[in-house]
Formats: sequence, structure tokens, C-alpha cells
Amino acid sequence: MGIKERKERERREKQELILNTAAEIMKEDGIDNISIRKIANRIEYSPAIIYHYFKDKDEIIGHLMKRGYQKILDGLSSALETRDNPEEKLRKMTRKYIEVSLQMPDEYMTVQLNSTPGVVSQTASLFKGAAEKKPALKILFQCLREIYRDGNIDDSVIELTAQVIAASTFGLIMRLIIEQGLVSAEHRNNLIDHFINTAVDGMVQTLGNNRE
Amino acid sequence: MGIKERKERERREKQELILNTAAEIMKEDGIDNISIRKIANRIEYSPAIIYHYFKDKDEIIGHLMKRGYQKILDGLSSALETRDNPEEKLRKMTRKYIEVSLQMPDEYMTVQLNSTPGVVSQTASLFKGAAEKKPALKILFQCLREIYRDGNIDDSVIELTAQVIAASTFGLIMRLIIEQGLVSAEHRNNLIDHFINTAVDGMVQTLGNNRE
DNA sequence: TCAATAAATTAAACATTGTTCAATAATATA
DNA sequence: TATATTATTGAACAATGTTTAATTTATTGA
Repeated sequence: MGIKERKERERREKQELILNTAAEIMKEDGIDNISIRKIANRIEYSPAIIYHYFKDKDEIIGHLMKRGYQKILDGLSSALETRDNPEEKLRKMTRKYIEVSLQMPDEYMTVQLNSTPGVVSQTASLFKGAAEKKPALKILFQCLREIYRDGNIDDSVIELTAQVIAASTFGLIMRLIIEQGLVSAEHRNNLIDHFINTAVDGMVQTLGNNRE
Repeated sequence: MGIKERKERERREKQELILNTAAEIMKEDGIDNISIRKIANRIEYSPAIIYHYFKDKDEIIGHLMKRGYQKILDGLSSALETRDNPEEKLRKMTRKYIEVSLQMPDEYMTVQLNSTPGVVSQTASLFKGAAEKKPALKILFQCLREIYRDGNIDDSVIELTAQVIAASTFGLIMRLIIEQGLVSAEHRNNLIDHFINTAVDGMVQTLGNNRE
């Protein structure tokens, strides 16, 4: 009896339809303009039906964020596979992370700004030990440890450094998103280059100088 | 005839009452829970009266932001008056900026996140030439120029650097606000120290090394 | 095939928002 | 005192998220 399977599949398909429609609205009008009624109109159903497939609006937004976050992680791991030296790897990773994030501004902002207590942001977190649990931070942490594999720098200092780099990168991305229309593509690229060449690199070097 | 003056004063006082009540609600329940009706209830007036004193809710929020922004600027200029060398001045300014911002998380986030096209964020902006118009950026810019007064570094590079420092600091502050409950006071201080000692200092040094 | 059960869908309503508007009360002016 | 100005309000509107009871549709078992 494949009827149960078909039903489940249809249910998933309708959920997908709702999510895709929500994503469509987000792309067109921004995340703040996603509304249950707007989704319902587009899929030509009554608004109430949506609560048959999702608990509430937050759950829908949550799914959209999960999608966006996955895109970031995919972009990151592709940058990880390079065989450069760790310093160069760090540069490439940072650049990739920035570029991918800028391609999905709404998702990025929402994911980053909604670390409701308990549901901590999945990318960069600042609490002690966060590097162990957050994929993006962990990648950054390991990259830094590779850079300092010869010096005897404490892991806690490396974690601090990873968090500071993550927070700084986050700030740059946020500003670029917020001021989208104002920053020319040329200036934006200058900023990203300058950030990687002076902030990230500078930090790595400064840390290296202080070791012993 | 001081009647007109009294009327105007009363009008300003009622505006102040509304703004103070809104600020009170923001402090208690967060900026998202400020509502016209809630303000009206507290001051024991009908909701409609508020539109007699303000155009709309955005104008009220705008005033709250202006207040918060002024607090930041005041904190900054107090840190400016020190007679340290420019490098130390930069450190103190950055620290002060972070501390003041953390004391008014809601105002800070809202001011920073609402650079509606046309109403550009008042603190850190990334468009070309922003340093000329934004007080906080201008202070940062001048401080950097003092640091490099002997080397021949192009003003455009200094502006880039100022913007990158501002964006990074912004990112750190945002993360600390977002993860308030999760970051212990001790770890938070470690992060701020590490940020200033490696990110800001590192950047300044890296830039200094590349000059000629 | 038909009655019973389950699932999908909807209309209608509720509560909460920001906002407007016409009517009313209070005050100032002449 | 009559008039004009200002302050204040109640009621309503539109848009939001959400719930509930009713209804339509699909599935199952006899």
C-alpha cells in the first residue's frame, strides 16, 4: 500500500511549495514582507491551510534560514579543499564566506541577528567553547591552528582569535548589506581586499609576533 | 503675552513625555515591543493623541535613536581629549565606543541596522567619502592620519582602513549584544581586549609596514 | 458499492498592530 | 460672549498572525 507514502510525499511537496513561495517573496520584497496571507494568495489556498503544514510563521522563516545557512557552509567547504598554505587558505575562505553571504543578504542578516537564547546563531558565536560546536567557527579555528602549528600558542588564544575574526567579518558583511545601494562595486571590492590584507592578515601576524 | 510660549513648552513637554515613555518601554521590553497603544496606556491618553505630537511611530523611534547616537558621540569625544600618543588614543577610543554601545544595545542595533537609503547610518558608513560626513568615522580617520603622519600613505587608503576598523568594531559589538546572555563578563572582556590588541593594532601595524 | 473514518481545506472570527477621521471638549482670542 | 484654535477622544479601517468549527475530499473496511 503506497498510499501512505504518496500522502507523505504530497505533504512534503506542499511544504516545499509553501517554502519556495516564501523564499520567492523574500527575494522580491524582503523578509519583512513575507506574510501568511501573501503566501496563501500566491499558492491559491486559504491562509489557514498553512497552519496545517507549519506550526507558525516562525517555523517557515526558520526553514528559510536553514537553507541559507547551508548555502554558506557549502561555499565554505568548497574553499577548504584548496591545497594552499594555511595563510592563503584563510584568505580564500574569508573571501568566499563574504561573497556567498552577500548573495543572500536577507537570509544572512536574519540568521545572524536571531540568536534567540537557546537557538544560538549557527555560524559565529562568541561564547567560550563555541568553536567546538559551530561548523564555520570550527573551520576557522583549525585553519588558525595550522598557521601556528610551530609556535606554542594556547588553544584558548586561538579560539579568541577565531571569534574576533568571525565577528569582524560579520561586521563587514553586515555593513555591505545595509549599505548596498550606496557602495559601488569597485569600492566594495576594495574594502573586501583591504579587510583581508590588513585586518585578517594583520591579526594573524600580530599574533605570530607575540608568540614564544 | 507668554501664552504662546507656554503652549509651545507644554507641547514639547508632552512630546518629551511620549518619548520618555517609549524609552522606558524599550528598556523594559525591547524596541520591538514599543507600541502606540502601550505608550498611550502608560501616559493615560488615547492612542490617537500621539499622532498630534508625532507624524508616526517611525518618527518616535527616530528620536530615540538620535538620543542614543548622541550618547555614543559624547562618550567618544570624552575619550578624544586624552593626551596619549595616537596609537593609544585609538585603543582608548575603540574601547570607549564599544563600552558605550553595549550600554544601550537596542538603540545601537536600531541605529546601525536602519540605514534606509537616504538616511545613512550616522556612525560607520562604507561608501566612498563617508569619513567626511560621519562624525564617528571622521574622528577615526583623523586619528589614523596622526598615526601615519610621517609615512606617505594615501588618504584614500587611510579612509579604507578607517572603514574596515569601524565595520569590524561594529561586528564585535553586534555579536556581543546578540549573545548577551551567553557570553560571560570575563570572556566578553577578553574578547574586547583581544580585538583591540590584535585586530585594531594588527591592522595599524600591517599598514605601517607596507608604507614607504 | 456504501457507510464510516481520516485528512485536507476553508470561512469566519479574534486579537493585535499602526493609522485616520469626524466629533467633542477645552482653551485662547477678539 | 461669540468665535477661532487647539487638544483629545471614540470609532473605525486595514493589515497582520492565529484559532476554531464546519465542510469538503479522500481513504478504508465491510
